[in-house]
Amino acid sequence: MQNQPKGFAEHDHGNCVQSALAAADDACAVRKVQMTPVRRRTLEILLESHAALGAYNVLARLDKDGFGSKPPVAYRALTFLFDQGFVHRIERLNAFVACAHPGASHDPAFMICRGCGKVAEALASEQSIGAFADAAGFQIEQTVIEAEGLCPACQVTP
Amino acid sequence: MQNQPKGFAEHDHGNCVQSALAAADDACAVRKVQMTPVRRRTLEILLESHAALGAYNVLARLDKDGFGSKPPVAYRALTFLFDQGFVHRIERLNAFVACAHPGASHDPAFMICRGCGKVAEALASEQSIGAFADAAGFQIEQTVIEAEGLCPACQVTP
DNA sequence: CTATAAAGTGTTATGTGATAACATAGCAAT
DNA sequence: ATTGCTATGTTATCACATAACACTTTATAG
Repeated sequence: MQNQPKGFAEHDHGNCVQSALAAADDACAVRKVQMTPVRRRTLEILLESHAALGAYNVLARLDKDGFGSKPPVAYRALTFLFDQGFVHRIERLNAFVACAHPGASHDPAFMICRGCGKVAEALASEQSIGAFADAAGFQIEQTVIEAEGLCPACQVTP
Repeated sequence: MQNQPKGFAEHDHGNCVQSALAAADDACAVRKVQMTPVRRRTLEILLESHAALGAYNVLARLDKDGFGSKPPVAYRALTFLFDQGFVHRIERLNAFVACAHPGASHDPAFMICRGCGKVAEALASEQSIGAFADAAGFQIEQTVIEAEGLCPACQVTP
């Protein structure tokens, strides 16, 4: 597809996290929305791993960090981040993952490794989903493309 | 895509239901698995609409028909039908829909109308999902392709 | 044709994911 | 200072899903 997903590849993760946080800060400033402590910490939690985390998992960490301990605390932060395009939702897992291409609007496609739980994001191609919808006269507003399987590392050590 | 999804189109629905039930009966006979009353009724319930139904929705109807009233009753029947390929799961909706191509093994792709709730099934093309996975060396085992939007009918009367 | 195993159905109880509704706190703009 | 907006936190509840156990039915070996 268009780009190389970096979820399964080695990379400078510290920089990866910092630059994503910075990009989110910038975008919030531009859009005049607030990147508050809970929201920023929530994004940071998701960025720390490339795996998808459930809302209650995120919540536990927020609680440990002194934020609220009840579900709406996590869900509201996640919803904000989702609306701003900083995180995606993985339907298959009922979980959330930090966006790998923050800022730009795009149609994500995910590869979910059932071995290590990591999730890599790629960009869905127009043709991926558009062709059959056109045939049916269906007007697409949002797409979910998720593939589950084994990442390169987990193929050698299952 | 390869075929014309019939979910949104007019068709002989009575025949559509009967032939799907018959196909399921046949497949069960061939595979030497049991198409029991609960299972058959569950499939029938899903076939009656082309919409996806949640497990508790199905359960309520089973209960009304004199079957059990507790969640496992519905989940077990749905799991059986899913394993046999007679129904698919729509991750986006946490719901189930009858398969439009029973018998044959295939990779489904769905169009979910947010207007009328109907779900049309098409066959996912190899290229839809394979391209970016190859690039990452990811080994796909299962795919989820779901598009949400408006069907032809709901585009004119929103 | 029984004895026994296997598969199916039903239950209670509980775990997991998500949201509605209400109260409080901080801050900006009259 | 008052009003209004945004954000945070709570309680309570809903929706989705499964583990574990009891009982019945069906299949099958002897």
